[in-house]
Parts: sequence; structure tokens; C-alpha cells
Amino acid sequence: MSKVEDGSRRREVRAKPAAAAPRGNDRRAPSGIGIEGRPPLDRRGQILQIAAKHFAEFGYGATTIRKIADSAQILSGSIYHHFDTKDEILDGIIRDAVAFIAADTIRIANAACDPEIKLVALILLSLRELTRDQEAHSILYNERRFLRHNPNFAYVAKFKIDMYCAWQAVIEEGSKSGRFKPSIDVFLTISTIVRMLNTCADWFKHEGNYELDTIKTYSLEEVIDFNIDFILRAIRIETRIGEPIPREAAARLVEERD
Amino acid sequence: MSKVEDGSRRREVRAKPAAAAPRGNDRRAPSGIGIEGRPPLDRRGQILQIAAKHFAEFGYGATTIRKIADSAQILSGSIYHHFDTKDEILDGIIRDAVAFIAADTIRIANAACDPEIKLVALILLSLRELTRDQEAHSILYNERRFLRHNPNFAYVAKFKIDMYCAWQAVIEEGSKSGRFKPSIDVFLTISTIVRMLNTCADWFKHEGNYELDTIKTYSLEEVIDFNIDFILRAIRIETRIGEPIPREAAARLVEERD
DNA sequence: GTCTATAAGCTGATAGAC
DNA sequence: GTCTATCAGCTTATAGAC
Repeated sequence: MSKVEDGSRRREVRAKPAAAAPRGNDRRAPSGIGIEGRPPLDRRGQILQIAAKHFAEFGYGATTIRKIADSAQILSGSIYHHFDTKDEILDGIIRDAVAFIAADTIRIANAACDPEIKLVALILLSLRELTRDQEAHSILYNERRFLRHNPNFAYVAKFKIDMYCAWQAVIEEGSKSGRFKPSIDVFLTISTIVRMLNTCADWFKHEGNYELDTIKTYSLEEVIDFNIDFILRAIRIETRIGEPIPREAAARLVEERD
Repeated sequence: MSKVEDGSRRREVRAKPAAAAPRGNDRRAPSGIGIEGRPPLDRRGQILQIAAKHFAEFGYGATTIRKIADSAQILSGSIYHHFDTKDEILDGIIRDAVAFIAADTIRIANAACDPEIKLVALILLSLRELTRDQEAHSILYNERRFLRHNPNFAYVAKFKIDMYCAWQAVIEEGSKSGRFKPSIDVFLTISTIVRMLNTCADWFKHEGNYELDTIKTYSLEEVIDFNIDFILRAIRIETRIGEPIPREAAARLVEERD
């Protein structure tokens, strides 16, 4: 059983180098899909936003160009004026999203401050970013196998390795300086936390208060606090379990980019 | 954008009530797909096993009957001798898997013993079962939105609610009896743990030691121990953080079914 | 920038021979 | 139980009018 042999998925992505979309300059709307009531989107951006919703909801393979076109009130053929292939649409959704969170993750890991502040800042940054640009990150997570096997998206793996190294540096620093458990398994800890944050953001945006009629609804800040508490308890050294959580210092570190 | 309007997905499932497959009697191979070198599968079971692999790898919507047939070295039309619809194949993969883990989860929650032993047993059971019948559970998790919106699979939501209630009883019992933090948010705790275990099993079976060249490889027992430790630290009351983990009592409780 | 029209191939599913 | 042969509709993608 050879993996991903669907010919249509192997074409060159990025045939149109940049298009006329407002990408790159605005640090807070980097995915080219325009998020949170920002300046009006051009047609390309609108299509990307609609495609992102479909890919996130039904999966990339199960979403057709026609369904995207229908939602965008356009004919399917007209999509190909804006994008050369289906892969290029996916690329337009995820490229800046993964580059942006990777850059900020590395910035925080390299900061000159207490590793525990950095860890809390990484959790904070991750949950804010994963929920802010949720569709893109949901796709990056849920389509990880397809992205990994498709050479067009090799850059995703590269960014993920960069992010892993940043997390690793923070965990190891905290472990050596006596903040975290010395016996910590760095790989299992990081992969567990990263999966936890990814699926948490997905749950919060997609199905919060829906799955089981929780009665209660949760704010993002509540969910962030829960995750910080859960993770810190799991990895702090025993003697520091009760210490106050450096929530504000972490928030300041996250917001330094602005 | 109305959800799931693909006509082919709305047909009646279970037109063939039981078929001749060896289901239900053998408690350890309940999914009808035959797992871990068990008695030879009939043709239906072989097809289910192959379909499960494809659904888990590429997604249900992106997997075609023809690809399943190709892998099973059969013509696509012949699949319909064994199953009436594509949905029925999916049903054959997941029905017993979810029923089995739900039944065992409830059994453990109802046991008359320390809630911490029950919690550890639930983690142990979950990771063993999610990795033993991995494809089925991967599909149950990753296709959760499709399964939720499709009336043919309403039973999945029912089993999941039963499981949630079992977890809830254990967490609340432990919280009230002074084993766990009294301030615990039951819903966030359970949903976090369940997502953690689901994605952990998926990682372990699918991409362990592959993602980032970890050097180290992990055994299932190591991964289970890591998760038990991580979760217990997060939810135990401060004064009990250092207590020994009732790993053996939990293992005995899990294995009582045999 | 969107349309009409269409290509070439794939989709889930069916009927009936062997 | 698998095959051959087929259906009607959908798939990604293209060419050229407006």
C-alpha cells in the first residue's frame, strides 16, 4: 500500500509567487486569510478563508473545489484564476500560519529570562495563536500525515522541527536550573504538551459546550489558565509545586512582539 | 453551508444484521477486524481490516471503495457483496470497538476500590485498548465531526457520553475523598485527559520515533507510565504528590475482565 | 475576474454472468 | 464470492468568450 499516490496532489505549489494579497507586512494577520475584523479581504483572501473552513471541517481530501466555489458564490472554474491547484489553496492557508507561530516560539525560547516564565509564555502564545488562526492550525495538525508525505509541504516539517528545538531548549534549561523535575523525559513531555494544546484549541473553537452540554461555558482565558496549571503541576520539581504562576511576566513576554 | 449533505452518506446502515463474522463472543477481538495474530479472518474481516487502515491513514471521506478493493485484491463491485454501503464498512470497523471500551470503562468506574486506583486503571485500559485496536479508535477520534452529524452513527455519541459519565464519577469520587484536588474542573480535566490519551495512542502507533528522530524508541509500558505520572501529578492533592503510584492494583483491576 | 463549456478520469453503487 | 460491464454523477483542471 503506497502512500499518497493521488497524482493531482503532486503538482508544483507556489507557481504564483506572491499574487496581490496583503501578506507578510501585517504581523497579526499573517495567513493571508484575514482574521478578526481586519481590513476587507480581496477575493483571493475570501476564497482562502472559505477553503480553510471546509478543509478544517471535512478534511482536505474530502473537500472539493466545487464546494469551496459554491460557498464563495463563484463557479468552480473561476477558482483557477486565483490558484493553479488545490494544493496551492492549502499552501495559501497554512504557510504563513506555521511560519508565524514558529518565529514567535523561537523568539520566546531565546528570551533572557526564567525558563518557567518562558514555558508559561509558550503555552499562552500557543493557545492564543492556535485559537486566533484556528482553521489553519487545525489543518496543520489534522492533515499532518498528508503534509508529511507531500514534498510540496516539506517546509511544514522544517518549521515543526524548529519549534520542537525551541521547546526543548526551554524544558532542558528549566530542568537543569532546578525549576522542573530533573528526571523529565524531554521528548515525551513536549510531544504530550504540544498535542494537548493543539487538540485543546480545536475543541475550544469547534465544539466547546457542545459535546456533552457542559452547562458551563468557558472563556479562552479560563482554558489557558487550566492548561498552564495542569502542565506546571506535571513538570515542576516537587518543592516548587505550590509556587505562584508567573502568568503576568509570561503575558508580557508574549506581547513584546507588538 | 449545510453540513454533510453528501447523499451517499445518509443511507441505512446495518441492513445485514449480523453476517457470518465472528463478532461479540470473543471479548478480545471485538471489532470484527481480527487483531494481533488471532484465528484467520474471513473475507469480510479482511476487508474491514484493510478499510480501517485506509480510513485511519487518509480519512473516511478521502478513501475510496476502489482503493480498499485494490488493497484487498478484489474488484470494487465485489465489495458490495459483503457490505451494502461505504457507511456500513465504517460501522463494521468502529461499532464493537467503541462498545467494548465503553463497557470496560464503566466496569472500572463502578468497581469498589480507591478512586485513584480506578483513575490509573482507566488510563491503563485506555492506552492498551486504543493501541491494541488502534485504527478503529483513530477513526473514532479523527472522524468525530462526521460521526456526530451522521444519524447512522448516533450510537457513537451515546457510548461516548457513557464513558464521560464513568470518568466523571471517578474524578468526583477522588476529589471528594481527598485524593485529588478539591478545586478540580471536572469537565476540562476529563476532556483534556481523554484527548491526551487518544492522541498519544495515535502517535505511538503511527509515528513513534519517526517525527523527529528521537534516537530513543519507547515501549508501550514506558509511554503508559509517563502518562500516569503526568496526569496524577496534575490532579492529585498537593499533600499526596509524592505518594507511590498504585500501578499494580490498577493493572489487576484492568485485567479482572479476563 | 467571472462566465460557459468541456475534458478525462474517478466516485459510490447496481445487474447479472460464472 | 468474484467477475464483467455499466450508470449517473462528481472530480480536478483547462480553453476561451465576455
